[in-house]
Amino acid sequence: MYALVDCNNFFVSCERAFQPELEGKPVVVLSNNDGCVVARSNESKAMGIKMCTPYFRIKGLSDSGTLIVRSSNYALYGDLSKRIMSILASSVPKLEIYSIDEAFMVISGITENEMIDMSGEIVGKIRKWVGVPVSIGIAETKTLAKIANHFAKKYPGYHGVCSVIDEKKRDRALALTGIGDVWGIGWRNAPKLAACGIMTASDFVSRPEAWVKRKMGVTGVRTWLELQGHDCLKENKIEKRKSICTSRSFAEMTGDEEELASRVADFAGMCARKLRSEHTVAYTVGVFIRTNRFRDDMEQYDSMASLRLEVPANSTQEIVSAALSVLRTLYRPEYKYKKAGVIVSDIVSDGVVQGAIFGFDAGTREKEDKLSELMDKINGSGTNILRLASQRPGHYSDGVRSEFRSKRFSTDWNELMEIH
DNA sequence: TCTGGGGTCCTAGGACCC
DNA sequence: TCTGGGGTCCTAGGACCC
Repeated sequence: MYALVDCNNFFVSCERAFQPELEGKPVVVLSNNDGCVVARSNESKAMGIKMCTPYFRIKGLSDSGTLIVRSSNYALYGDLSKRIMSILASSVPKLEIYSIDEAFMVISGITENEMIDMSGEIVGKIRKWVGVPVSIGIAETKTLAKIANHFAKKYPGYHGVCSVIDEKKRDRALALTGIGDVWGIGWRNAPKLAACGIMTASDFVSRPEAWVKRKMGVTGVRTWLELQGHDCLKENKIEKRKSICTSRSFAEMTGDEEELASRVADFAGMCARKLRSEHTVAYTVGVFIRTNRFRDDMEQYDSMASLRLEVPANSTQEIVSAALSVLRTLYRPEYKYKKAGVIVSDIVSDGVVQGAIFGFDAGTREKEDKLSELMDKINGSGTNILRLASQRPGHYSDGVRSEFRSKRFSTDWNELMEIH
């Protein structure tokens, strides 16, 4: 059995946990740079505000006080997520964390009813201890658990827990689920399927496998099987991540190469820190820069290139210097850039790196490791007090708009005290 | 004027090999 | 002048997810 725990309107619920006055009001949370809507309360959904609506389209509602807007506050969301996940981890033998606000509990050896009871207790506990409402969907496969979760959220009668283990209930759920709401069927495939007369999950499973294969490839077949109770997504590799990306849009476009370089150096430095915190090193350092795709009146450019290191690295100096040399090959002075990013990939555990291969100086490496370690210690989380000359002072996210951010209530004592 | 960030997997096509 | 069949690896782009 899988039980999918999914936080309701997670970012909004985190804001409400420390600002109870937001309860019952229409609230949205914006993406980085205050770009567009990434989370909505039920009240703002009811107003017809869609996911990914750019802020400037709802600014009127915000200014008039009809809609409450918050910038995203990842320090807060990440911390509350950690608390929720630790409650879940202590409740079941096996937990697969899927995203910041979702996790699959993997359970065997108990009955469906016992599972439902246990889930109800977990919902209550998280609400009481963390202050965030969650819903739980129970089924034999992850795709079905998603559907069950959807019902648990949608109908208050379920009190946050819905199971579709029972075959009759499952069939009814499939008939009531629009094809576009099925996990794994994206917005591109949904209309294609609708054109073939497939409107619900139930219509989809009634098609033959060969037809699904032809229309949607192997991933479609997996979804088709999952909906019928065949567990195809069970492999839970708790591997290291395969790539790490740090990127930001800029509040202001820039055409200046040195400005761009200092930002790319920052992103590279952040990637290096993420690698070190996971005790991994990367072979490949990639950089991308792009213009503002919404400006039809301006020339567009979007380019990416990467460089493979002979010896995988995680020191700030090495990753930054690689990223900057890639940037030099990408940069074109005739454009104005809106976004840049660094992606490190071909990641391996740092234990496997041998010092002196390919004539690499082991002594140099050791010095760099020590320096990186020291930088991590001094810099703590996010700040850039000790940095390379090529990096900008301050935080790598500076120059990103965040006009409506709430306090870092649960992680920053100084910010919390400011409100008292 | 203002439009996010961070991931994974699959596929098609090119380069290269025998 | 003719120009197969089978394989691997890499990359770019598409699609999906949160």
